[in-house]
Amino acid sequence: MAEKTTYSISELAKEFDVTTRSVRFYEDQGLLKPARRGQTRIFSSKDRVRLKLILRGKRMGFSLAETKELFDLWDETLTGNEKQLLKMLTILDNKRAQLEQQKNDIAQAEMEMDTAEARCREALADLQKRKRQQKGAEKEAPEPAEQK
Amino acid sequence: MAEKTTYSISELAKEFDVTTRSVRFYEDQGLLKPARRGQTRIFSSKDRVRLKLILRGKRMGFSLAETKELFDLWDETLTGNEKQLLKMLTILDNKRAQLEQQKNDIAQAEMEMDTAEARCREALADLQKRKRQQKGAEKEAPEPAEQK
DNA sequence: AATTTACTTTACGTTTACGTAAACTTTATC
DNA sequence: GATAAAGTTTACGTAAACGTAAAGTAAATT
Repeated sequence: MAEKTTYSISELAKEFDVTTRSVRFYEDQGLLKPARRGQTRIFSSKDRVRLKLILRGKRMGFSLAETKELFDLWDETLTGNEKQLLKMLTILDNKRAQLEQQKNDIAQAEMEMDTAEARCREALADLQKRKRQQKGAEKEAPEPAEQK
Repeated sequence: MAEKTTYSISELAKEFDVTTRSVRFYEDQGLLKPARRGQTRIFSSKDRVRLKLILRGKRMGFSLAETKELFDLWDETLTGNEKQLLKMLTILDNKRAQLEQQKNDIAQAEMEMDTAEARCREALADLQKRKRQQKGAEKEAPEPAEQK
């Protein structure tokens, strides 16, 4: 038994660096379904996984609604009628296309950042050069008399 | 002269499949700065590039404010004082880290989609199998008499 | 001249993803 | 048993990114 199986709301919040408010909100929107002991929420490791997926989804630009759709779909898929399964397969295909697009976007962004960085470094080198040149000039004519 | 140099709002909107409302909103937020002929906006190819960047940013989960920050910073950088240049370099570094995170996220997502797809296909194969078995059974005992 | 078409500003409405405060209960600690 | 700590619900507030009229202008077409 290496894995902890239940978590409090603040444990999860701390682990993933979100507020408890957010966690409750995700439950409200049907993305998490913690058990209860009285009023208190008790999160399972499944909930934990889902929270992780929610946050990754957000980083990838997915809305909560989109993520919920996927969760729901996957749950339905597990009940396993043929139509659901086929639907899931096509949706997986679509998501894959989305990921491809994102990979392209990232690659583009990286290239542009490369050229941006290069330009920055060039500009910096230029500045350094001018500084050195000025220092040389100062030796020829020291103290270039301030303008009053 | 291969490149068109000016665009109307609806040309851009159509090309990038956004509403004119969005384009005006981006201007409002300081992300685009089209020239004017009287009241009418005239977009340059620089504006076009920026719009492309805005939309890519959105796909990558950047807010308009974040994108604007980058635009502004880059503009300042072009004026080229040393502090700005160094700041830009560190920001580029941060963005690179963000992209790395996103690449990880995407890789994870792809793996999970692989296993998801596998499970789907397994489940489907299972269903097919049962269908065949049922057909076989029908031959042994045809018309399994409906329950009234 | 009248109409259509594209564009404009102004402004209120909407959805998403929480923040924040208030008032209350439950659980742990001294 | 008082008090602090963590949890709860309810509810109003907010920023972002537009949607959606409403009402007007300007240019091109019939």
